[in-house]
Amino acid sequence: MSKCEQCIVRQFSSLKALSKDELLRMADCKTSYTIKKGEVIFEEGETTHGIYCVKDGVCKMTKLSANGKDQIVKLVKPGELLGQRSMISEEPTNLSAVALEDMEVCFIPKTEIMQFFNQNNNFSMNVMKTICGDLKEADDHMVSMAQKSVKERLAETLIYLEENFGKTEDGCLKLQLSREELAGMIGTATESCIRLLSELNKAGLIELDGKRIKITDRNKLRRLAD
Amino acid sequence: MSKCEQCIVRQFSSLKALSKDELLRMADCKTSYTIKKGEVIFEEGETTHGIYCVKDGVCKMTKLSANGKDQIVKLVKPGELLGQRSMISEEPTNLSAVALEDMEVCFIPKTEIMQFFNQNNNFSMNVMKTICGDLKEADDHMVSMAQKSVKERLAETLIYLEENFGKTEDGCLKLQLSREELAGMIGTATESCIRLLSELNKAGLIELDGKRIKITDRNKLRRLAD
DNA sequence: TTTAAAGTATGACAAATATCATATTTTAAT
DNA sequence: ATTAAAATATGATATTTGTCATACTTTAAA
Repeated sequence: MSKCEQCIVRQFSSLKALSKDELLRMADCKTSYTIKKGEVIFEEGETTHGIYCVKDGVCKMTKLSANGKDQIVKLVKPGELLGQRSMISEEPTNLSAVALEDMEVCFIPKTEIMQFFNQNNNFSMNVMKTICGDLKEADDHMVSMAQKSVKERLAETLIYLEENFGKTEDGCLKLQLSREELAGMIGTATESCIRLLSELNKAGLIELDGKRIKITDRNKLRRLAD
Repeated sequence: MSKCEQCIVRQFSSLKALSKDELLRMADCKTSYTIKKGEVIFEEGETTHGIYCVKDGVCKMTKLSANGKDQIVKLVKPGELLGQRSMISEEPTNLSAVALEDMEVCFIPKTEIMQFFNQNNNFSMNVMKTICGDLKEADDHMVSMAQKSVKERLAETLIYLEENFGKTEDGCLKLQLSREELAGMIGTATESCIRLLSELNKAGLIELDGKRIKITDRNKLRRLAD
């Protein structure tokens, strides 16, 4: 069992407010998991009894829509916490979490987190701020979905992916999503997504090499995204 | 200055967790406002220094999109709190709040709320749960925007308006929105919204009488909304 | 290594939605 | 009560997006 005290990703989440003592206690009751790419961490409708701290790897949070398509609501990266919302609301999750890469996560049981809430006001405020940030993003995202065209949303998403998940040495997006997943992020049909990628490619804003995507004219792409 | 202790709407918000003492303190430092229909409570980008408790009347939370249209992100009714997110995040608001009816609201300064956070864990948990609820709604709403057709969203919205804001004795939606506002809720052009309302009218699912809308076949409408 | 399956790409077409024009009705100001 | 402005309604048309068909390419399993 590894020590939470020495875990780097802790610095990036609400957990940074925990004291040495609290970290020791947490290390004692946490469970570490390795999750393979494509595996499910939890599924829409499940009741979670704690939260997951993402140590390594990226996962997608999805919701199955009435027409059978998976909408990707959010991507979660190392340092972030998973499942806070449903734990706090004491409701089943409204989203599924699926690994996009091999992952390492730690599960911290609800009882423990609740004790932190009671003892450590700093921690509570951090969690609250994180959720408020998520809410702001969700609202903004909603407005994009409602008011922007598919092409604008695609441009926006490509820039988001580069800014938040970086690029390889040769300038391609580090996080490789399938066309279907990319379509699921921008909320469109897979074919439409593919077609618009081709269009951006022909217009010289991006370059395509199989699954690999490289942004070649960031300014034009950003202007397109509004 | 009216007493918070005796205010009925308190029961419906996080404020229900406050003690008699805390309520007395709050009554002392709060400011009551009367806001006329159409007036702005706060505007996107403003920094708020507290939260508003809605005592009477409904308001819309909107965000101006890049194409110049106002998207209605959320409606807020009596008993709910306004501006919590931005106060907690310590960021300017991302949404404007505009009265849809004459309103009565009380402003409670941030310093006071922060004391409650520190003293009263129950209150903190209530606020957290409220924000988590908002987050869930925002996610669900986002998926609707991304995956449903305009007609489905219109049907969904009409049902939402009836369920959450009630109907008059003659069965019409109590909350009267302009076509433009309704379009702003479902994220479409005003003309498209009007056209689809006519279509639902002709199909016998609703009845139109000027601004007044009456749902006549709830089941069909609900099936349409998915 | 071969082969089936999955993923990517593109055309043809249909459906949904936006935009522009214009008429009608309602609302509010004088 | 009259009138201008705003809101509602509807047609014509353009644009966007989805769907279905099919071909090509990559991936992974046998």
